[in-house]
Amino acid sequence: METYDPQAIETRWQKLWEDENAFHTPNAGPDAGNAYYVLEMLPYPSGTLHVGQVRNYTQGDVLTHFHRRHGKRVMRPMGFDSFGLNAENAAIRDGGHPRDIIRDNIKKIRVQMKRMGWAIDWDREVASHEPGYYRWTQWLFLQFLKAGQATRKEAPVKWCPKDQTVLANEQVIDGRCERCGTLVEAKMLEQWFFRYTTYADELLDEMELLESWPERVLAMQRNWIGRSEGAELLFRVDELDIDIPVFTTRADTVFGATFFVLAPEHPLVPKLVEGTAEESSVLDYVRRTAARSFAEREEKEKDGVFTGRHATNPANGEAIPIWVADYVLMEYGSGAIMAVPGHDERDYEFATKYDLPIPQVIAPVDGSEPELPYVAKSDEAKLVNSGQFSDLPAPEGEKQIVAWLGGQGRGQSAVSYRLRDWLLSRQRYWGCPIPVVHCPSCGIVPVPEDELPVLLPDIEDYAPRGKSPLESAEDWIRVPCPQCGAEARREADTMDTFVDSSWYFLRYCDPHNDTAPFERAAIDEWCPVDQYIGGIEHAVMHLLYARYFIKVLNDLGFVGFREPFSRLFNHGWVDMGGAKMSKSKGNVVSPDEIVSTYGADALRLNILFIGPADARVDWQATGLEGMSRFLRRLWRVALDVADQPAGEPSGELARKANETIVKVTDDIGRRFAYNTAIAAVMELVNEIAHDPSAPGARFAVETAVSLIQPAAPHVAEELWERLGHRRLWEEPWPTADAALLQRETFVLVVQVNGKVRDRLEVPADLPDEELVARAKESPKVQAHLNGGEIRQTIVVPRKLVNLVTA
RNA sequence: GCCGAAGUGGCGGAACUGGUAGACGCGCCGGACUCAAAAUCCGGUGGGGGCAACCUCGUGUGGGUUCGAGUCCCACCUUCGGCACCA
Repeated sequence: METYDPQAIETRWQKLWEDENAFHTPNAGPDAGNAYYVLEMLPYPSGTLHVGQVRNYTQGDVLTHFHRRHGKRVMRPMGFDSFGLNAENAAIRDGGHPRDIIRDNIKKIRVQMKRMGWAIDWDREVASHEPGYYRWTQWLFLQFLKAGQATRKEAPVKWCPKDQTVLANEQVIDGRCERCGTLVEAKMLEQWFFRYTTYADELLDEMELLESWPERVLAMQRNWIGRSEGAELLFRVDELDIDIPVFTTRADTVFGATFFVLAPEHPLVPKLVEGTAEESSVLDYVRRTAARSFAEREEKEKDGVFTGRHATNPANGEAIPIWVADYVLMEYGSGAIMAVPGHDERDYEFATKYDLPIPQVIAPVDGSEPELPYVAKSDEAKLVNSGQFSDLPAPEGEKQIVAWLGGQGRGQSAVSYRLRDWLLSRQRYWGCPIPVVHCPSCGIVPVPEDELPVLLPDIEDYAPRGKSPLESAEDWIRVPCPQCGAEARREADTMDTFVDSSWYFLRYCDPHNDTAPFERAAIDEWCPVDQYIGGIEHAVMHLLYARYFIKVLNDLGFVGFREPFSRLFNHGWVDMGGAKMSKSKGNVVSPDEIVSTYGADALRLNILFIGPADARVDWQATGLEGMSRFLRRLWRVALDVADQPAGEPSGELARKANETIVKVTDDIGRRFAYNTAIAAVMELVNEIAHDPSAPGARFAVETAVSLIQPAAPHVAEELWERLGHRRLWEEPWPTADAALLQRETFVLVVQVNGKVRDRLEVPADLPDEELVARAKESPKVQAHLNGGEIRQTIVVPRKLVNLVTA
């Protein structure tokens, strides 16, 4: 018998699919129906693929085939997130140009992807570094600018000293740069931002529109947005005739506010201390704080300095000292707080250190004496020492105090968010140029849309220096102002690559359009994405940015939906040697040798079979042997039955095959349980292999081949052909025959007092009483009944009988 | 500290809605084929007891609900992930 030769088979079918453009799904208009959009997160083309990434795309591939064979017109595109620091740093390190590095990497990865046999529509390929793509990234930026969603402002920002660029908050993990792990520093800089805080409520509330997202992703996004309800109160500084707002969630404690604290970066600090005895010590403190990294600032003991100024507590009119302290953050709330040491742990710590008064204004209702700080805020706590509000429960007290202060124009309800605006500019070379011009007289002027793209110039030296390398591209940066014609300069910063990836899934719908980023009709046909697949690492970052982008585009009328990804599946990553497999950790396993040895089908099966699709798994090369063995067994039984007459479904094997259809369909279509789907097909094949000449064997083999096709498409296609058919990838998915699923008998489990004592094969249609009678007849059961009285009988139809004596 | 997920054989895991715990695979043990090996095939494989039929214990720990709990409830332990000076 001819042996299974994965290399020959895989090469043959891959060539045929490519020649036929088999997985291209052309646009058919928004009314064509049956559209289904399967999307995996845009890969970053660093080096070559490893088996961790193979997991992601193989899962998407199974779904692609599955839905195609259910009659859907499936779009399954691929592209590359090809701007970014990785290629740029590689180029600086090894010489060469990032463009060349990226081009080579993409080429290699494309070859690898084709060798895996993934059903990708290559006609839709995009790469974010190509002018044909980033022209539209720039165009979208201009729409955001027009709409007031892109803005330039000075703000406290995070700076990575190694990468020499600012970072968005989402790109700082534990105070370190998400890319390189360097401790980030605080800087006050003027930068470009997307005002996504204006969409904070929509980003929260419209989670309800999502059909199926993992709860943990939603939790992480909620956490990240960090909405908190409270009040804004105004504290007066009489000496300077100004009011300073604070945000608080504890307006009920305002009578206990005994000092006031400003963040060191607060813009009023210099004004407050100007010309006072404290001026130099305060400014010195501000400078020292600025020099610290965020992590350092967080770890050190709280400290601060008195400004010499006082504010008036709006509740009781007392003058309270104003301090500057680094435990108050400029980027949250208003950068100033009322300090209530009796009822806040941080304020308590600070007051203790500097010997400030710590009055109690909240007490337990039960009259007990709490230890301070007492932070309870519930109906179990009531106000004390709070004037006319004393004795009110804390939540009610809060309401009344806010209303009372509101009546004097000194307070109102307010909401604050942890979320900050998305800082999008980067002081680096390899990214999308921001299409604006700085004119000395007109200010910021957008580049006219018909002049896009602003091409990224070729420059010799793009090493990071803390300002954009494009600053030194003199020919490029000097440009007449589009408005007044005066000599002006281009914006030299480039965009965060997350801007590129916030709209790529729209471009896939209309990838060759050179008059617009996309036609509305193409978007309406395919979007939102039906099934998105990617790693959890983008829970906040890409997924939040893309949601924001779509909301803005929807408000501007460019798309007709609010949420880009209806269903999200987070595949688990692959560990190797105890750590997540990744290029940067140097623990990657390449698919190339595996494909050469075992074939792509065996690798695909192994990565699907290794564990639940959403769980982290350890890479196990030993499984490849098992998968290979399974494929050889399938191959053998298929050739065995190939000369049997056409596959009539009959006998026990046909029934088993039909059960397998039900199981696999549910496992893939509803549960994303590819591992158990494969196990079910293995079971079927094992059963056939026990007696390949049994009735229904050929039908069972054809079913097994058909069901394994989404996971192992090459061998399935080859065997399908050898079984006398053609083009399995276009064949409708098998449906189970209800009549064949009927069993004539079943195994009745008999329990005595809940313990299994016997198993009886009984006719399927026996009535309950008869089942009980048979159960009682069993000698094994009688031995355990031991003549005792049966007090209760439980019958689960077609499953079990439980006889209870106790 | 807060939020989320998870703890099942030697290993990866299965058991979906409370109803046969350990499917499927790896590994291991025994056997067939072979001069031998590989490949392949057959059988076995949670612990303890028994010649055996069987018995008994067993899903992180301790309780509970139930005829029946890996699954539900309460408390706890451990691991992983997220957030954390956010006022």
